[in-house]
Amino acid sequence: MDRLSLRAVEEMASGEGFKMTPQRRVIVNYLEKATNHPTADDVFYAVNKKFPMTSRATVYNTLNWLKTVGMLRERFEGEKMRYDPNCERHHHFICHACGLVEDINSELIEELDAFKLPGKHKVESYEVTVRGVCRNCRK
Amino acid sequence: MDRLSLRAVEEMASGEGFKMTPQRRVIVNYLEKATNHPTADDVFYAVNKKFPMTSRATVYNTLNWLKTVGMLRERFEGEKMRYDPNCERHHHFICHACGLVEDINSELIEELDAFKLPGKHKVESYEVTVRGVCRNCRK
DNA sequence: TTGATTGCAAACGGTTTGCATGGGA
DNA sequence: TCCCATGCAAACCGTTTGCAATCAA
Repeated sequence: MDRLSLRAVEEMASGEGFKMTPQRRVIVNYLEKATNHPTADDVFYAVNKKFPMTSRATVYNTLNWLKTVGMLRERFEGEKMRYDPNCERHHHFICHACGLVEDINSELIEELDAFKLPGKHKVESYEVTVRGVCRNCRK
Repeated sequence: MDRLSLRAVEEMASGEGFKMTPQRRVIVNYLEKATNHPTADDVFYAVNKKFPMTSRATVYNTLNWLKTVGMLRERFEGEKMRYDPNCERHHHFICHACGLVEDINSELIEELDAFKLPGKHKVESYEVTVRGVCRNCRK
């Protein structure tokens, strides 16, 4: 699975007996182009610009649905849950001044296959979180 | 700052006008030897074995105090906040079957100084999160 | 038509806060 | 003594749930 897209979601929905509602289309459309790991509240306000009566239950319902089918990932950076529409392998940069979260394509970080973990755990994946100050906050 | 210790906390407390209470001593003593990033509830139950009337407010108060003075770190793995008494630079292994969190000494992972981040962010640190199945869950 | 989805409101669970009492230094 | 810390209970806030009404297929 790569990046969340409206087409992929509609295909999945019709294939699995789920229904596409206007609210869901707006939510997916928002997530599709979101770059900063939106919170549920970000999604709530975005969808309410188009459909002012949309409830938080619908937002969470849709987010959990997409999560369950593997098209959206949860991340816990900061104090709220955040949603990541990028399901490709990647890393993150986080600005500790403004909270910006930015994806780092995984080719930009050298491979780390050769660490010698203690204790015979089975390693399946790893991700790198880079912290610092983003270009805007440096000023 | 390295690893949380009772001596260091007592020194800091007397130096800064804070008070050491029996509850705080038990909490610090528990954190000192905790290896699995305990939750506030873990701390609550541990301290209540020795002082059965200890409130959650006291637990959170103490955890936030230690966090504020930089002797304890918060991490968000799973659905609750977790507290990490290890303030040295290190990485983590997380088992997605049982939730185990284990520290990885930073020498065990090769240096990553040379990534070329896009966008002129100022990089200050990075941490690696390794995911997989721990030795116990492999059985 | 029909069952999945919606909106509302109440419930839930982790964390914080206000306040009177208690106890270190 | 003085003021910080404690315990209790209520408040808070993000998320989940129950249910009747609604709507996509």
